Amino acid sequence: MPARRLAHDFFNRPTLTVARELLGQRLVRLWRGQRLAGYITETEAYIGHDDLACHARAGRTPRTAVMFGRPGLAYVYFTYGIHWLLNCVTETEDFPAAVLIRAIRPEEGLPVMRRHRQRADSVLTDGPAKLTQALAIDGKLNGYDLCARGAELFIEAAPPTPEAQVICAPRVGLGRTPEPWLSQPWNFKWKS
DNA sequence: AGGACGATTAACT
DNA sequence: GTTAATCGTCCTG
Repeated sequence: MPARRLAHDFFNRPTLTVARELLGQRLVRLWRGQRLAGYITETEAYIGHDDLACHARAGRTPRTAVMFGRPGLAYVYFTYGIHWLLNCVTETEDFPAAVLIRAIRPEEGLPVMRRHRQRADSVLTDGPAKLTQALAIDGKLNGYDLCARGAELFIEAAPPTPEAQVICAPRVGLGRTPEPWLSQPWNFKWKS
């Protein structure tokens, strides 16, 4: 019996709740008939037009349109001229928010991941652009429905992560973002 | 039309 | 600790 996949109602909740509860869930990518998968170990919340670190601070643009869409969509964007980053859209339609998947612990399909990234296993998927490279996720998946039947990118339910295992911290890489947004503890990660 | 900069990474010194 | 890579997006004029 296959594992249950997270559905729209999981994502249609406050973004901080979704970011926290995504820890320990299993990100799965079906790629050329193979399962590439791992446990989510770090997430980050970006919440609405008031959040000056959130892309949607500038309102609805061609780039941010997906964040205004249905909860459970993938928001995949290109940055630094090189990298793709994966987010899950959250909250009700027309409210722009998402959770960035910053790291996973690889569990399935390691030979393929190693082929996509010629790097040691310890650094295969421990960054937001590393995991997209390992799992063959790019802009073609922007707007993709993670909850659709037959999806090739989705999240499987796994046991919840106990509170004692979770570290809360400020978000990473925000640069010149003003306070208070710079210091909001909206990054969640597995301890150890 | 031009420029600054970015939810990063890897390779330097 | 510093910096190049590399280009889409947004802001200014």
